Amino acid sequence: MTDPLSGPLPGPVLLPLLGGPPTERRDAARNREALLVAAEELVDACGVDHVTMDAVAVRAGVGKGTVFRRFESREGLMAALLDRSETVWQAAVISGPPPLGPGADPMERLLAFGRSRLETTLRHAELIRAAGRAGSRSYAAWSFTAMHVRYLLGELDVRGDLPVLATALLAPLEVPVLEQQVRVEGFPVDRVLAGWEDLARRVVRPPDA
Amino acid sequence: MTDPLSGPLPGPVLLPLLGGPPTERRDAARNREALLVAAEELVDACGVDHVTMDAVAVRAGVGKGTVFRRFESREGLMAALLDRSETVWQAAVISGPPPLGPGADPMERLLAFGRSRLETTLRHAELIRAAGRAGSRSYAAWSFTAMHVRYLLGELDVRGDLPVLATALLAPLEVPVLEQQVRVEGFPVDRVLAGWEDLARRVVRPPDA
DNA sequence: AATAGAACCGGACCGTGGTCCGTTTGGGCT
DNA sequence: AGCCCAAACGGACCACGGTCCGGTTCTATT
Repeated sequence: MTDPLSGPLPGPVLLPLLGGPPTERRDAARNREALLVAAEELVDACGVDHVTMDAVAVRAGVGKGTVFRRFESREGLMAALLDRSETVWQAAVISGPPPLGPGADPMERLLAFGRSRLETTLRHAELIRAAGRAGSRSYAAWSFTAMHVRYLLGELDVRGDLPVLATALLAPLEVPVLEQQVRVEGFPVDRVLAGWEDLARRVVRPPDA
Repeated sequence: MTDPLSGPLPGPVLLPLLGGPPTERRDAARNREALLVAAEELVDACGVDHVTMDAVAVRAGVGKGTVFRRFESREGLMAALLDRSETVWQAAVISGPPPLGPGADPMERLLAFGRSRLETTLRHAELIRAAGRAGSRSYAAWSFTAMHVRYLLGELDVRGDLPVLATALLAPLEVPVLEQQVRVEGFPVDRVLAGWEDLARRVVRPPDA
């Protein structure tokens, strides 16, 4: 604990450098990280829905209560896990290379967005399902995608109720819909994607003047 | 039990009149019905997700094991409950009065379908959520709506991958999407509906010749 | 450095969904 | 009517998500 390397520092950094809730105690932060790591390991060892909260707690070396203190619920924990990848994906959209990131023309970006979102959703399907309406879905991730699509539609001079239209474009990329098509009906992913691109073009196409 | 009224009959009806699994024992049928009724009563007494399987069993006067034998799981029970209303709705679509039922022109039918589906989904949102992927969602109800929309799109001379396009039209009417817009974002139902109708028109509109 | 108090920790505890298996019941057959 | 077995029953039992509260550890203050 009295590590000579960190000793010279004037103790804890008092400055509330970046916002967030007042401060987080150091042990709390450590435990949060340990839990996240433990959960991640267990997830890709046993599969998402064979991971029990107890197991996560044990592997992280903390009590069960701690898990629930930090992440509210099982859904909350999964949502936290999800946020990690979601965040890097969002970064790619905001400032990554075209055509997903800025630089390409809006229609290209929209199509790239659809493809990327579809793949990402399918890859994390289990996790997303397990996260339920908590965390990511509840306004964090959803509202990001909605805003982005709405912006692109605006750039493309689409007329109409943009927020609602954007939602309509996002809806077919949700887990239950995708799984219905891919897992149950057995449609190839490419076919579903092509369908979505067709949809996008129909939505964007200007009204016959 | 030796009821004189049923006595005269030549015992049980041997003919496998209508298919289904071989036969269902009479007590089994009685219990199924009792459970359904009990569940229904409890649902609109306490609200869907305050209903426990134990409570249903007790109220129906059977053991818990029986509930699970008949309905697999909690989701299964809820799905069974859902199927009742879903069935009468399907009947309205197939053979009810226009514009929902046959008789009106396809575009009117499509718009009527959207409105009706949206209202129904919103009304049964809790139940649908509780039913999860079991029963109704898993192929029973979904495939019906998909087929219907696909048929209407065909009548409207829409070109493209009709099954996928139909799915895309259905997706914004799913519970999570609807709730996001109505409950979270606070959009009025009319606005969401108008947005869907706009979407439908954009999908149907023929490619600029 | 010592103190006070807030935040955190941990694991016993509870309710509910789901399983199991010994027992009962229904109904075709003789 | 009586027999027999498959099917159905029922409730004890288990696992897991979630809560609670007494004890511990950190941080701000003097």
